[in-house]
Amino acid sequence: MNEISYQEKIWQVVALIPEGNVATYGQIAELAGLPRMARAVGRTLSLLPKGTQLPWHRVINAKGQISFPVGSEAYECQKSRLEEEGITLLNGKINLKQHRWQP
DNA sequence: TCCTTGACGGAGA
DNA sequence: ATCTCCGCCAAGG
Repeated sequence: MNEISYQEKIWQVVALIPEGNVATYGQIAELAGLPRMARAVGRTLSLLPKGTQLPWHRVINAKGQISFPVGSEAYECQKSRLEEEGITLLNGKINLKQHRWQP
C-alpha cells in the first residue's frame, strides 16, 4: 500500500461522481477503501495535471464548503464549474442534503 | 532526523 | 454554531 495505489483508487472514485452531485473528501476516501484518509484525497487532487478530465470540482469538504481560500483563483474556478452544473452556494456553502452523491 | 503543513474529518465539550 | 483533540500521512524546510 503506497501513495501511488492510493491515487489510483481515488481517481477511480472521483471519476464516478455524477454531474450535478458533490462528494466530500472523507466520502471519497471511504469509497476508495481508505477510511480516515481524507487528507490523501486532497493531496491527490492537488497533484492533478491542469487539463485533467477528472471532475475534481465535485469534491468539497465535510462542511459543504470549497476548500480553497475564498476569492482565490482556484475557489472561483471551482465555484463556477459547480454553478454550471446547477449547484449553487448559499453563504459559501453547498447544501449537502440536496446535492450529496449517494452511490 | 525532527517539525510543520496541508484541497480533511469525526467525536466530544 | 464553534473549538479542541486526535487520527492520518506525504512533502518540504
